[in-house]
Amino acid sequence: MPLKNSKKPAKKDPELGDAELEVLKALWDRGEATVREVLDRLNEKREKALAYTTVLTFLTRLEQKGFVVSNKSGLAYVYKAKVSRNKIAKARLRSLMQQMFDGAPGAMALQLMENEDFSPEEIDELRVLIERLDSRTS
Amino acid sequence: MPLKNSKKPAKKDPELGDAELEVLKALWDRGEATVREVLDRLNEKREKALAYTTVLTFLTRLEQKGFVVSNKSGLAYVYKAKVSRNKIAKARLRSLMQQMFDGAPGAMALQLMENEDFSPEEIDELRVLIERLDSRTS
DNA sequence: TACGCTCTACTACATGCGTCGGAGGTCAGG
DNA sequence: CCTGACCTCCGACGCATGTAGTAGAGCGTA
Repeated sequence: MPLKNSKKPAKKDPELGDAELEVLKALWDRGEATVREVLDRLNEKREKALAYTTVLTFLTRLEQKGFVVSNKSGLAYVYKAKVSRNKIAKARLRSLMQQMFDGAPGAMALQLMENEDFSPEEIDELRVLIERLDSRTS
Repeated sequence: MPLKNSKKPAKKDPELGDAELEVLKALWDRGEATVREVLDRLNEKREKALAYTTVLTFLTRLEQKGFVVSNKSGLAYVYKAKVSRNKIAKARLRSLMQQMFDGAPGAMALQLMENEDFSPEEIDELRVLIERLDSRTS
């Protein structure tokens, strides 16, 4: 059979790699930043420094994926996150919930509470949260 | 020993891809299974069927990564998960917690509770959990 | 015995991601 | 005007992952 092609690409929603996420975090921290600023930020936090172009690549890909926007301001481009940290956190939480807990938030919360250590303050906050949830559903 | 390379391979802990995880889930569900059984299981759940060899590949890789063990029983190999679902769930939860919540379980729990819907039963369970946590730390 | 199944081993290939290097533009200072 | 410092663009490479084809072994049955 020679060759046969009629498959459509079927665009996938873009995922965020680990390194790309780190870049996003840098943007969340600073609000806006140039490539160099992001680079410096990241390099503060790691032994092995990244190359300038590596960060450029990440930012470019993030922009293509729609996670950041840029605008040229003078010499260099300034990048800004287009999605909030909360939104990403929420999405990941939900994704993990689907993947490992059959979409049941309770199972996930349970697992979390059974395995992690909470401070008394956190416990209080949770208690308040619970009551709020309770009144909402009853 | 004359050796000049200080760069050690630095073995990475093997990660689990999404498809590999699905295979693991099939094993968790059945306890033990042959390639064909896993294949059938997976194909029940998807429109586009996987090829037999694809599943074979996954199982082989999973074994290399240490997530499953196999033993030849008669004609075909029988595979069994070596890690529990709970262990993986816990690891992922923790990883997400580090990644998105600075390692703070409370922040994660809060986010979860603010965004997801819990059933009254789940809420009760959580309440019990909270009390248990509370007595443990106080 | 030869056919047909089924199983494993090996190879392959596209895509995504982490990571850069080099080419070429621009601007400030000597 | 030349040099150096910076910046962006483009191409590239290696490895992981998802997915599969092909070859060859073992076995049951006509």
